[in-house]
Amino acid sequence: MKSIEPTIKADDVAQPRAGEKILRVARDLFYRQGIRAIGVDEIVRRAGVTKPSLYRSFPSKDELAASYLRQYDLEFWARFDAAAAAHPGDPRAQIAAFLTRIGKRTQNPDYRGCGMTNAAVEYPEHGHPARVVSEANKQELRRRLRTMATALGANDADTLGDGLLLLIEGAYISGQLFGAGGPAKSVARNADLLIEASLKK
Amino acid sequence: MKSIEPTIKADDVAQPRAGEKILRVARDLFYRQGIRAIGVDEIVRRAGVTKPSLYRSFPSKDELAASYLRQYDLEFWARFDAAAAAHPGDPRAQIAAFLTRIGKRTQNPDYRGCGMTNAAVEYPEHGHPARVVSEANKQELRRRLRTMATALGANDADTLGDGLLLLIEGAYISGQLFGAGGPAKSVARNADLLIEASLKK
DNA sequence: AGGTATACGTACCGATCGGTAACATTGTCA
DNA sequence: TGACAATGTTACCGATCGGTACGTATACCT
Repeated sequence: MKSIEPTIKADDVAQPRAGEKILRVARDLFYRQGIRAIGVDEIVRRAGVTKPSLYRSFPSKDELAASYLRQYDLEFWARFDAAAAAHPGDPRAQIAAFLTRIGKRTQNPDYRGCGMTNAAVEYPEHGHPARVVSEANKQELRRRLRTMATALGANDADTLGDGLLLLIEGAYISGQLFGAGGPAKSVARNADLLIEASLKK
Repeated sequence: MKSIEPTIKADDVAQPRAGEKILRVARDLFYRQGIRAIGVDEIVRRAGVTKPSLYRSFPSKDELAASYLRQYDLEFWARFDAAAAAHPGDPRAQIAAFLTRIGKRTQNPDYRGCGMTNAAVEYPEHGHPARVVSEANKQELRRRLRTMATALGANDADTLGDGLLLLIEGAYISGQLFGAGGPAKSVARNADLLIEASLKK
């Protein structure tokens, strides 16, 4: 029998599908300028497609924003897992690696913080598609940080995990508020101090 | 000669001026739902005035947002100074008082974070009237925290001051992200751990 | 009483918002 | 060749956006 092949052939290097182009542009604009600040007209214009194409690929702008965040979520955990994989079995080094990288990224002049965090600020109403993705991401981050704090042998693992989360969120925000030279560059150092204090007997 | 009296007599308890009503309503709506999410029509409707009244009192919506933040700034420093005044000469207790109060406020179910921080997220472009107010507030907060860290006798006062700022910003954000029971409730405890670690010889 | 300044309301502006209907065009595969 | 799926084209929708021209009411002072 004949195998059912995908519509796009592997050796086909032709232009990506409209939906992909849209998501790619939307991701860039949403992150840099905010979701509410960008209209669908600008997205389709910069993507070189037309508005009906957007609404064939995404049911609404809100769902497009949610798709952007779902992609952001994947990339976020890829970075997180990469930091962890660099120091297997050493949660303290894993955290240091992850936070050092965050601290470096915040020094980038056009750093705009965490797309998840920003989306939650833009959409405070519960149940909004974008916020749902954002909240799930943060809940999972909290869970993992608490798990790592437990593995560290902290006196109060939940408090330490939450403290690390506060430092991370603070770095996201102050990174975009202060720009280079801001408080976010000390996030890894402060996290290490906090860990140290949490291990005292 | 006759003294020039203000137009409003002191014993006049009549309805507040349109500008005041507008700012009062705008403050509430901007904080709870975000600045971009609220249109000027809704503001004037809820304030019981008309649109021209808004534009007689404020040159633009952006300037109205800046006015909202300037008022927010005053109230913020009032809270900050109150916490400091409660423990004169004891910066550690001052910080603990301020952060304990933040931690409590974040547990309020309709907590929406820091209006300054939220505005900066909504308006990433430099020079925007709202962002200008927000950035000035944060710069001053950073300065004061570093000063307090110095007074504490920290090994590295700038790092500790910045660490406290990260925890505070993290509390603002996670307070609105997680709601009650979130990481923000541990902000005072984590700050104290961080201070402890920064005083070690 | 009349002048004058202040405060406010009615009605409107062009632009943009998110979203859609109807139809033409393209490329791919059977 | 002929069917199909994907995309483009054009034009449009009602609602809302931030902002304004212009007339009216009120209150105080002379």
